[in-house]
Amino acid sequence: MRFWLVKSEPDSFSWDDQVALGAAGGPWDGIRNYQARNNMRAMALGDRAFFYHSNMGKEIVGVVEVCALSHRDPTTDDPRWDCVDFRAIAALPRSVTLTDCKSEPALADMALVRQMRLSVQPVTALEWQRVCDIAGWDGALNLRA
DNA sequence: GCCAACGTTGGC
DNA sequence: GCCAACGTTGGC
Repeated sequence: MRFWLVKSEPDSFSWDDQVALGAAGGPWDGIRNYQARNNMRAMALGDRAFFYHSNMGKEIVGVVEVCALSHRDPTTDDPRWDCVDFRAIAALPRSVTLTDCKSEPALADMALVRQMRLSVQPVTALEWQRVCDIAGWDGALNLRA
């Protein structure tokens, strides 16, 4: 089980949009960056990711789960671009802002802080736990079962 | 809306 | 394979 963070501008695809897709989820398409694509290729079924609202909000608002492995991006004919599918797991009780991450020493090295423009990025287990703690979400504990 | 960071493209 | 020009992301 590995952890990730994905960014979306709520104007184009918001957390509510993700929730509306239900348990079937949907493709995380439109990614046109090699590093982001490679991260998606490295994902396994059941891996979890924070859902981050860029631009408006600038905060982590929910948790999604990989429900389909990397496959061709349906929004382009260009064979270079792949995507995984995500389904919503839970909205965080409290969202965690970019400012929160910058000011929390344990989170200051997150890719979210250090690599501003990467839209699909890895999160360490420690970072994952810390964000869940700040968010007041105990779902992370279930992972150990 | 501005602009810094940085990824991509294309000429050489 | 270098690097200048260009385009995009995303915080502010």
